[in-house]
Parts: sequence; C-alpha cells; structure tokens
Amino acid sequence: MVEETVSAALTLKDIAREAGVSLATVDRVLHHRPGVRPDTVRRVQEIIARNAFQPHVAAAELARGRARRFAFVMPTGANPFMQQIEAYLREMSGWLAARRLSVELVNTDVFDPAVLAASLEALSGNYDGIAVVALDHPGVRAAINDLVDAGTKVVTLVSDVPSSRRHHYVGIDNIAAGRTAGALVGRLVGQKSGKIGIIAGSQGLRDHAERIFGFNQVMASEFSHLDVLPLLEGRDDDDRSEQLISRLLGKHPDIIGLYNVGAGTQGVAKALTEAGREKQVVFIAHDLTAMTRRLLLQGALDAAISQNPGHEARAAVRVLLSLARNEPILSEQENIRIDILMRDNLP
Amino acid sequence: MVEETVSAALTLKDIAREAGVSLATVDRVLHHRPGVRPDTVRRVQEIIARNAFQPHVAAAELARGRARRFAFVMPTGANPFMQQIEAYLREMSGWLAARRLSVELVNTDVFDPAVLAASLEALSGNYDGIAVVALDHPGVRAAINDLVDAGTKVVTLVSDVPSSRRHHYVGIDNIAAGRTAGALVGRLVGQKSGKIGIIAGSQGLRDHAERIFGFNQVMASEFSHLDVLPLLEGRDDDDRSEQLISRLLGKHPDIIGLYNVGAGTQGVAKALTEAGREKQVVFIAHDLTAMTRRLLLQGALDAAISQNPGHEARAAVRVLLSLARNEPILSEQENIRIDILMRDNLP
DNA sequence: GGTGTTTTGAGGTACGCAACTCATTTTGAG
DNA sequence: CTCAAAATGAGTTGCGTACCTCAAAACACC
Repeated sequence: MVEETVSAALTLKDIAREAGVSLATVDRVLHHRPGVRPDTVRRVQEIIARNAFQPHVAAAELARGRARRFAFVMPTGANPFMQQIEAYLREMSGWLAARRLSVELVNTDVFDPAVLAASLEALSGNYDGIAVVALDHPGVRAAINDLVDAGTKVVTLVSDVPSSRRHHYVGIDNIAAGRTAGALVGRLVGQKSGKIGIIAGSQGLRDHAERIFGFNQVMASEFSHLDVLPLLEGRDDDDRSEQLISRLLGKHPDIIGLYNVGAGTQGVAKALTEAGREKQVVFIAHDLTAMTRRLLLQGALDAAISQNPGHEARAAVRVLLSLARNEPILSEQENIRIDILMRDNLP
Repeated sequence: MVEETVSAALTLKDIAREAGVSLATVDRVLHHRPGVRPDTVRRVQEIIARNAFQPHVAAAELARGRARRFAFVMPTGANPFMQQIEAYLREMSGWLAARRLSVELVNTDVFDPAVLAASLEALSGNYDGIAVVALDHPGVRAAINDLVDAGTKVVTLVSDVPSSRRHHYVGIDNIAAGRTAGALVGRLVGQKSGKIGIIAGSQGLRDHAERIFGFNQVMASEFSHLDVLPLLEGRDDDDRSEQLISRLLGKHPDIIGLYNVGAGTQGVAKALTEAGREKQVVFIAHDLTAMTRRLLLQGALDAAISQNPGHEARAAVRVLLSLARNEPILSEQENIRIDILMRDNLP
C-alpha cells in the first residue's frame, strides 16, 4: 500500500567509508579529477551507483559558490509575445536572486543578421549561458558556434537555428503549429466551400515560413476543396494588416477562413468587423495577448494557437542552469506545447 | 541596451552591518522570532526590502537540514491518467533525492469516502505534506481539515474539495473543461443538426459532474439546435462503455456527436468503428494516453481535452515544498491548463 | 635496492544561513 | 533611582559539498 521512494540521506562520507577510501578520493572520482587508479574509480562509482547516491544540491551549490550569469538576447520593438517573455523573466527575479543567478536582457535587432551576430560576439566570455531569439543565417550560426566553442552554453528561444551547435532549443515546432492552424480552419468552416486568406509577417522569418508550410500541407492534403489565396505580407503591423485584409475581403466575398501567421491580429480583426463579416469567417491567429483574449471572448477570433511565454522563460532559464551545472535536462518538462486556446479554455 | 536585473550577492552579514544591528537581530526579524522592538523590526525589514535581499536558498536549505516527507494518496486501479502521474513522480526521484525530499505513493480506494478518510487519518503526523486525489464528501473534508489543523500541508490533486481548508488545488477547472468539450462538439459538427451522445463514468464524481454541467451549459446556450441525449454511465469501463454506445448508435442513426467525459474511450471508439460511423460522428474525449493518441492519429477521435500529468505531478511537489518552506507559490507556473489536443499538436 | 612517479589519505577552509546560548545593555514601570 | 523585563550583541555550531595542500604510501622501472 505504501511504496517507499528511497530516502537515502547518504553523504559523501558514507560513500567513502563504504568504499574504504578517503573523502578526497571520492571527490576525485565524483569530479573526474586525475590521479585515481582505474579500478579504484570503478569501485567507487559502483558504490555510488548501488546506493543511488546524489550529492545534496544545496550543499554543492553553496560550496561551489559561483554566481551564474545568463543573458537573454531578445528583439527590440513592441512584439507582445516577446514582451511577455521578458515580463516573466522579470517576475522570476526573486527566484533567481535566491539562487544567486542573474539574467540580463539584451535587446537587439534580431532581424538583421549582422547586428545579431555582432551582439552575440560582444557577449562572448561574459556569461555562463546565453538564450537567443535567433535568425537562421550563416553569420548568426557562426556566432553561435563561436560562443559554444568558447564554453558558453547556448539555447535558442522561440526561433531555432538547427544547423548551429546550440545546446538546446526552447520553443515549439512551427510546422506542427501551422498544421494545427490548417486543421482548425478546415474543420471549423464545416461543410462550406470557399476561399481561405492567409497573412504573415514575412516569409523571410523562419518560424513564419514553417507555419505557412505546415498550413499549406494540411490544406492541400485534407481540405483541397478550399481555395487558399496567395499569401499576404503584413509585416506584423496592425495598420498594414488591416488594409490588406480589408482589400482582400472586398475582392473576395466568398472568403470563409482567415489565418494570421504572425502579429497584427488586431488589424485583421478590425478589418473583419468593419466589413461585418466576423461571424461568417473562421479566424485563426497566434499567441495569447490581451487583444487576442478579448477577440476570443467576443467570438471574432475562433482559436489562438499559442506557446506559453511563462513556460518558455522558465524553461530557458532551467535549461541554461542545467547545462551550466552539467546536469541532465528533464526533456518532458522543458518541451513546449502547442496550445490551442478557444473561448472556454482560456487560462 | 543591456538591462541589469540585480546581482546583489548580499548576505545576512551585510544587512546586519547596514542596519547597525547584530546578525542575531536580523535573524530574529527574518524568522519572526520574538524579542525585538517594533521599530527595530521595521528598520531591519526596510533595509531588507530596499536591498531586495533574498536569503540564499541553498544555504538556508543546508542549514535547516530537514528532509521533507510528502505522501501522494492516489486511487488504486488501472486509471491510465493516474498511472501517468505516478510514473512522473517516480521519474522525479533523482531530482527529489538531490534535494533530500521523499515522496511516497499511497494507493487507496479514493471513491469510498470512509476508506479515503481513514487513509488520510492514518498518515497524520508522519508527513510534512500530503497530495490527495480527493472525493468531495463530508468525511473526507473533515479528514483534510484535521490534517491541516495538525500542521500538515494539504494539496488536492486532479479532484478538489473546495469546501475543505486544503492549502491548494492542483488541477483544472472541470466546468471549463466541459464547456470546452461542448464548444468543440458544437463547432466541429458544422452546420448539421442531429443528436449528441454523452457518456460519463459516474455523475457522483465531482469532476465528471462538473464537466457535464459545463458541457450542457454550452450546448443549451449556443447549440440549442443540437439534441443532447440523456447521460449514460459507463463507469469508466471499456466494455460497458462499448455496449452502451453500441446500443445508442443503433437506436439513433442521426447521432452526429459524442462526448466521453471520463475513461473508457477505447470502448466508445470500438463501438463507433464497428458501427462504421467514426467518420460521421464528431468524438471528443479526455486525456492523452497511448490509446487516445492512436485514435487521434487515426481520426477516430477529433480532439482530446487533457491536463498534463507531468505538469500536475511536478506542480504538486513544488507547491507542497513551497508550502512547507513558507515560500510564495508562483501561481502562473502551477496553474494547470486545459489542453486541446488534436492530431497535429500532439506532444 | 633505489629512484621517481603515481596514488591515496588526512586535513583544512569556505560557502551562507539556521538555531541556539549567554552575557550585556537598554528600557520602562514603580 | 531601582530593579526586573525586554532587547540586543557576540559568538558558536553544524549542514554537505567543493577545492585545495601536503605528506605518506604504493607502485613501476631499471
């Protein structure tokens, strides 16, 4: 009925005694320091393993006494999603301070590869770990690899550079996110046939391009009766998006679905409501903001596909910390989910 | 460009020096020990606040030197969702051991209020904290309150007893989950009219009852053209559920939607496919298991509404730990989301 | 057997805080 | 002013680990 899950409470001293060696030797084995005969190493490791010995993290942390410094390289500008991540990082300040960790925000133009690469180079050597919202570009890739070579732990955030040697990616699979958007549009329009509009910030952004790819994949293979209109580029701007969508709605009275890949959702929604067609058109967008929340509650937006910014902020910090300490990463915990948010499951 | 987020590294000694008092007095203030004049308390607290001083958790943990014992009271039986929570708890064993925490699993018949209450009483005094999948019943409520009065921290898990004085609830809002299910059924059936079947484990279970309530709420207010059939009780059993649904499908050829509130999804799916109607009927169920994953990929299940068992396991442990240490709880982190899982956003 | 090298032991210090004791100073009431 | 009570200072100990030094022991090689 009661299942014990080990209470251990062994210390290094116990291990030393059981192995018949001194504390120093156990320490050498534990930290892979030289000067121990191979079979002694084996014997000690075996005892450590048999007893499932785990160093007391608090004691280790205290003894190590090192304050870790991390930097988060985030885009300048008013992207609400990024601002939410930054806000959660600030909210963590107490948690961080209590662990003698510091996180510094570095805002830069992540869309200019040269600027981003230069920003990364400038950080080299000053931090134990760096999280970066990265553009996938050869210059950026090289900058990341340089950091890694210099011993800095690097995590890509939200947007990945898979070809680099970054240690980890914290973010969603954007192709899957696009597929999810496609499936939602296709399913929610019901039995109707008609046209589907799609607007993105820019096709040059890797995450947008991937979402578009996933979206088109699903539309082509499963909803081929729906006619996906050519992509519009709203540059993540409300006004521009509104204009483009207004024109689109005017030109195509038979639009039954809209997918906004990036920001500018407020503009799209405004165009929809001003045309008086928010009830007839299925509208799917990304990210949970005050705006998209309101639109969901009003019914103007049918679903928001989102990644939890708080989770991403915490996961990035935890991953950097685990990497810095050479501890294993709990992948299940750090895996970011693609959330489908509708009116009734808003957090 | 670079925004510093405090690196502090202050210690108690620094606070004492700045306040012009001794370490002992700072310690008294920090731990609300008696014997300090009110205005001295105020002065010290002000200095602590001004410097945003945070005791080094590792040092505090080490000095306190207490191993915390927690118990998780979980249902006996083969409920896959509960088994996943237990699996994640076991997976955390390394993490727990490194922090000198122990988590013991106690399996009991949580559906029998007397048995559950007795199990809880039996644990009294032996644990710093208890997480319990609780039945909402006066006897259970009393047992929880007794534990709380005895100084044990109590967290309800998955199923709440809001009328008790439990310290925290880790789980989803089941009314909202039911509403979400209703909205999904209503939206996914499209323009069609017809009947909607609904099957639950038992109306006596609070979480099931709440989901049913939320579901009916949405169906009545927004999809009144759909005819919700009387509730079936499948007792979370595959075979029984299959029989009931088979009979239902036979009796109503115009069923266009099905909602399974509890377990037994495999049985429902089997009935659907054997009737050859899995493509015509919108089917919504709960929880992500190997089974529901397969059904989603096959298209037999249209969406699974789930709560992340790994997140719940970790959140419960973290909340218990924070409560035991009298630390604040990061509500945003511990808040469990209602996940909508479809084929393309499966984790 | 002697030499030099490698391996091991013994021990210390420091990390920052909790928790405690006991002596001393300050305060307030009478 | 006196005296007890309250407030405060000064100090100690221990938590478990990391990291370091130095000496002693074991070993390998010729």
